[in-house]
Amino acid sequence: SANADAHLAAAHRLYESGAAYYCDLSPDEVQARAKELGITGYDGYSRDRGLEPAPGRVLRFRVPDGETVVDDAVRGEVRFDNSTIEDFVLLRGNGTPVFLLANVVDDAEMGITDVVRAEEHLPNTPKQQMLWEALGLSTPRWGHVPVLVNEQRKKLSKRRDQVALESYRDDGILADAMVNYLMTLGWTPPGAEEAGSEIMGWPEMEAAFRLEDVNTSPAFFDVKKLVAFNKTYIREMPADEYLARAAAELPAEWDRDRFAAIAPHLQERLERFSDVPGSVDFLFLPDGVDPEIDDTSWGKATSPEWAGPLLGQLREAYSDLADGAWTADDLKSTMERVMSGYEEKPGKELKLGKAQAFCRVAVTGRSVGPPLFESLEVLGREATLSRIDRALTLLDHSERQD
RNA sequence: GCCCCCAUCGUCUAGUGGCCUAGGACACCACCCUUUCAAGGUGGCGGCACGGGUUCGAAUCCCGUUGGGGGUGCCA
Repeated sequence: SANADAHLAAAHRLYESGAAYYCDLSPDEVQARAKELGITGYDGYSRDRGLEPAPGRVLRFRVPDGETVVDDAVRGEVRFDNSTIEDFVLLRGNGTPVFLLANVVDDAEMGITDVVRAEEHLPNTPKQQMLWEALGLSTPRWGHVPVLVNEQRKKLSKRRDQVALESYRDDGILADAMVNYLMTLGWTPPGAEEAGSEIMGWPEMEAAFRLEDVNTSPAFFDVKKLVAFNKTYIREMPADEYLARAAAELPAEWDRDRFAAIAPHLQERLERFSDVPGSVDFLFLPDGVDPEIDDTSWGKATSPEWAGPLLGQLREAYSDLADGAWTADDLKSTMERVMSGYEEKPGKELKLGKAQAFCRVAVTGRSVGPPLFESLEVLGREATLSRIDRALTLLDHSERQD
């Protein structure tokens, strides 16, 4: 590495001081001895042989007797019996330093005072601490935080799991929401319980955070909860900021003004920005192209006897509407007027929620989506009527087959 | 094999000996509200891994068991 000279110099100092010694055993020979002795690892064979540096010989650290106590900010004192730590290699047979040594030397040189990392590094910490001490340096403050695990309770891995922050951003997860969620793993924002919410801004969290308060057990990364946080953050975005971010998800050919008209109605129900196109696609179909109709939604919406007649009547009423009256308010009151002639069941009043179902499916193809009358206003009269006509034709067909 | 870490609702957690009949968040369920969905409101379901101690008293302290994870290279 770039700092190889410093690494070598440190190794040399360790050798000169007697904290390290050379050994001429090959890996195979080490293993053979271990097998013979019924132990694992290196047995300290060359400790007192006084070997000089030479090609092919490795420099090993002379692990002292006693125990090494790692004072960890998260876990307290963790004790390691030095007899369980073998005399590990510092310099390879080809003279190059191993990572462990390079790491310590680089950290010391950079003036690192706090080493905060995942708990998987805890078992290597006594070796590093011994190195810091043998080099005459005061050890940094350690803090080993728990790892994140998947549903199998295994450490998150790049191969198996979605761990790249960028991929969540690309999915439409807001950075603030991600940060907020991540902070709740292993730590609870103060006041969260009283507030009944774990949603908290970075400045407050940063001010309240203490490494000592982080808990010690691994946490499952729950995308559902992340999305719930994201939803809250989206809802609380300033309108213009939200619009710009949402519009960025749209295909280039979709009309931005048209989207701007419906976007506010989407804001409070959006889970992640990648869902934007799929929620409003029915507004951007080329002329003459009808939305694909979801079978389940269709089945539900057309099952009441009155569904067809009501939609037929609504179609006539909408076609009679004055041009200036093609607004959500007028579209709604027109629907209310038409539906007043129907009953859900004999003796049971028909409510708007039920009455609008077939129209929604006819126009959007689905049973869920942005508010209906606002959608119709944006869609316009021509497309609305033609989609209703198509639905009525479809219904007619299926009834004749029955 | 050896070493280290961990163990409270499905998940993330609060809890550091009495305030715990174990609190909150997310999810889930029900009801209310309602222009579907969402939001909001109300309520519900659901947990201290097990066994021994210590103590007047244990989720909390100690020991053990079990379970899970990680480390263990002349890799970085």
